[in-house]
Amino acid sequence: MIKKQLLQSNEKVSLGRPTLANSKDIKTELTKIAMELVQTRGYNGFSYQDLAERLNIRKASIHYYFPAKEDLGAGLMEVGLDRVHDWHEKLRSQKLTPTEMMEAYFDYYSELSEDATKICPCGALASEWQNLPQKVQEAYTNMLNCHSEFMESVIEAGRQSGEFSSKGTAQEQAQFVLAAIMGGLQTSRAQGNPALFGLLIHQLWTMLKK
Amino acid sequence: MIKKQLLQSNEKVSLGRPTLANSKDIKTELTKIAMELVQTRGYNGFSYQDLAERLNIRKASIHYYFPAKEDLGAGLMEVGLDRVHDWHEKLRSQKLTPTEMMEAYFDYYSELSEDATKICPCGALASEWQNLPQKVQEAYTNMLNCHSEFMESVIEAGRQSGEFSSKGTAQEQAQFVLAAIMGGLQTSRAQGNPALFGLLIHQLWTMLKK
DNA sequence: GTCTATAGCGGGATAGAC
DNA sequence: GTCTATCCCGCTATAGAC
Repeated sequence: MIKKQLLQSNEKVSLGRPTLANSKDIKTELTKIAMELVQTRGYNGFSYQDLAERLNIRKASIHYYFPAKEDLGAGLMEVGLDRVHDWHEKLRSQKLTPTEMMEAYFDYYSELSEDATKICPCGALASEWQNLPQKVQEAYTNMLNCHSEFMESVIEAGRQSGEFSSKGTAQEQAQFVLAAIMGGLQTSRAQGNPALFGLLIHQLWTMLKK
Repeated sequence: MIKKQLLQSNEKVSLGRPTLANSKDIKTELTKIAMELVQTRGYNGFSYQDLAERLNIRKASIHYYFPAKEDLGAGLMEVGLDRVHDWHEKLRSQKLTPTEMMEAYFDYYSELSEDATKICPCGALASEWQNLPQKVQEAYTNMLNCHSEFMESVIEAGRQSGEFSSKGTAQEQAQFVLAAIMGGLQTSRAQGNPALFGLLIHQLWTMLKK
């Protein structure tokens, strides 16, 4: 305990106050770090204490922003949903072809896979799903559905443009692509071999492309 | 607390002793229930107390069989590996065709998906992977590798027999099939729709079959 | 808005009687 | 081999000073 206190005071910047006391948005910072922790350790795998240490504040202060941990969890999923939603809007506004949109998806997750410590937010909560507070479950499902719907629309568009193969329904393929990405991030992390995710993406293309 | 104690005494059978005191193998029973709990709640989502209540014994007694929780976790993965290994042996000894072996795999996981509370043991530990004690990680990886190797051999055989398509390498396809199954169980549980897993299997066949 | 202090619980684990 | 009793820890959460 003494050790920790020393460590903290060493880490402080020259001002006597925590680095982030001046930040406009500690809540944003909390969200960011919490998301990282969720992706590396899962929902039950991190505590307010972990967050407090990373931000150099006391854990009681976090309750000011997120009264209960389920508020934080649901908040994370809502931020995730917004981000996914905005991303989809951006891809659409760029008038990308279905192939390019799919590439954007694959690129994003390939990059994630290279950090062999993280998985995607959906996968991160998946195995604990049954334990999650209801608020978190609901927000989680919303985010997952958002991915599903977008993916299905991209695949549908790719079929109409003749870029994608029409084997199986678009819904089937969408379900499939998302499950493979989610599972692939998990298996490649556990096998300590990010390259395995690359193989998986390659195979996904083989399936999708005409 | 008083409530719980009353409940426990009500649940006891007519003998003054716990139901399972006569069982030849409480360790087996513990393993079985723990596996269920892992598949529904994840490794950090259940406690010795949960096990104790299910078996109507005290939690201290569990430490006799599994001194620390990591022994239990690693034990579960080892049992899982043995089971998987025996299953593979059985499939091989039956001289099944690659298609039939793949069917056996898909049938097993389809059945699992119908119980909308459980996922597969691999998926259950995947999101908590970074928090798992080293012993558990190692046993987990062994089990995962066992699946990979078998799946790759089945796919390879199916190519040679002309049953399966040769798009991509066998390793790629194997990685892919397993990731899709793992992820698919998770997404269909979270979306509360076991039928989605059926769609995914259908799509897997579409991809594999010539 | 951040802190100290603390409540209250439940977790894993151990000692020692039986 | 199972129990009671207990320890110690870390967690979420709250109260109240500043």
